Amino acid sequence: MIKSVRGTRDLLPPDTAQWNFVEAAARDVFRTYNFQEIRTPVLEDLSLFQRSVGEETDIVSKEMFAWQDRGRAESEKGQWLALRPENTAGTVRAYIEHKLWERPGVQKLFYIGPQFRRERPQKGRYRQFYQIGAEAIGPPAAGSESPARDAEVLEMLATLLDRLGIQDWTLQLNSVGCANDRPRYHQALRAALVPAVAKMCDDCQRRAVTNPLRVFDCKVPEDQPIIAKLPSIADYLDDSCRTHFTEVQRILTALSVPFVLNDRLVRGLDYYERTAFEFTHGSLGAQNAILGGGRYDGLSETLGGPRAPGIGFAIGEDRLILSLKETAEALAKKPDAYLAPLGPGMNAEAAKLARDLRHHDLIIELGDESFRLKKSLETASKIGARYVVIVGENEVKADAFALKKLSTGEQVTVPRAELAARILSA
RNA sequence: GUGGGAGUAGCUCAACUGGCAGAGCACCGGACUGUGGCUCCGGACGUUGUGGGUUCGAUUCCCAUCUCCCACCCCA
Repeated sequence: MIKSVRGTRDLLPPDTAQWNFVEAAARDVFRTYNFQEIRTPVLEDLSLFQRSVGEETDIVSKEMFAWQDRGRAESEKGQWLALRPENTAGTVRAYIEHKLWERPGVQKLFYIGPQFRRERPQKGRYRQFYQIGAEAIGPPAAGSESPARDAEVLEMLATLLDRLGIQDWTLQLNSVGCANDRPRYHQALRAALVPAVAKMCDDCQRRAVTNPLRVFDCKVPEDQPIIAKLPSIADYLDDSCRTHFTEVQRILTALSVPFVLNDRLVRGLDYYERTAFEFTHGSLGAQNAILGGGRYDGLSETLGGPRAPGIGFAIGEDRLILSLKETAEALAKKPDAYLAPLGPGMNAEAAKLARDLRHHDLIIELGDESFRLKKSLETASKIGARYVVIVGENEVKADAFALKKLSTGEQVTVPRAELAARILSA
């Protein structure tokens, strides 16, 4: 048997009802913040991710699906392609390619789609996974650099999570500084680690060399006192970064969006500057981040575009659904009525009636004239239909149909013209 | 990529130290030819993840491999 490949999966009904519920809520919330949809290719030039996400990040260095395409001639080699591991790079690429900075104001774009990372699968982690994300990007003169944009995006996310009925989320907020601050901070961090590192766990000893910021991810209790004394990025922010960060917090407070400052929050993509954030949820085990994002003021220039500061986020839709309260069963739509054609020639009559009822936006399932009535009723209640309409010779002659409500067993005869209204009313 | 756990019917799981692969739920049919849910009767259900090995005999023991789960790494 051929199975779905590792880390990928089929989403089946009724589970797909949850996905539609989440996506519809996201579209609806984004709409009121004037975000519009962008769809970028799943396939991009490999160098896009090398230059934006960063060569040294895990995502690019070991988690990408990438290969060299064939050239035009048989012998010729083609370009290096990659399945997108995230969608910010593609969005900014499109921003540059189509000169979206010529459009008025800040571009506010959202996307919903599959992303690909070649990681070891786990709960809440798949090789093909789905992100719902948004980016607010534009020329500085349009206000793209303003802390108001950061706050707007964060408040929008809080609104979406509340709308989805997801409680107990925590917004973790940090500023990771800009190109001015980071070298100074890294230096200080390394210096502080030198005397301490020998006493720390094996992982930390390795991290201290390869990526000192990752020391903050350590969960070993014995290391925590050491980690607590390490320098904070907050003390190394320059004036403009500090002012920006303070203002973001001030607006969030005015909006009553709760957040916790976490100066240990570091994000793994190279392009993040200044504001960095995560929304976490307790119910997810090790993969507790349901969404993450931040500001990327230099990304456009890195990719050869004009200065175009921006802020964005990506929601892990798979993880969001894991923390959803509504069950798939409850969200799935059930038929309003099951039509039971009874006897020869009744399929055509039932088909006509079904069409008319569907034009009233009713969900109709059709039986078959060969079924015994008992079987039709059985099937109707198994699939969760609210009503059964019996379409037999008597009914057609009288132009009035037996309408049975399955929950009560109550049955009445209803003229054809009143049938839709009758089903809609209850 | 590293360490650990698990794969048996559509689902949840049994099967003793190696001895005929089972149950519940679900599915299909009948009892009941135009009235479901309850009940009763019957039916179909399997390459025991896959491939090899040991054995008279393997779901069981061994090796390899695949997939999922947990943790790490990292991230959504």
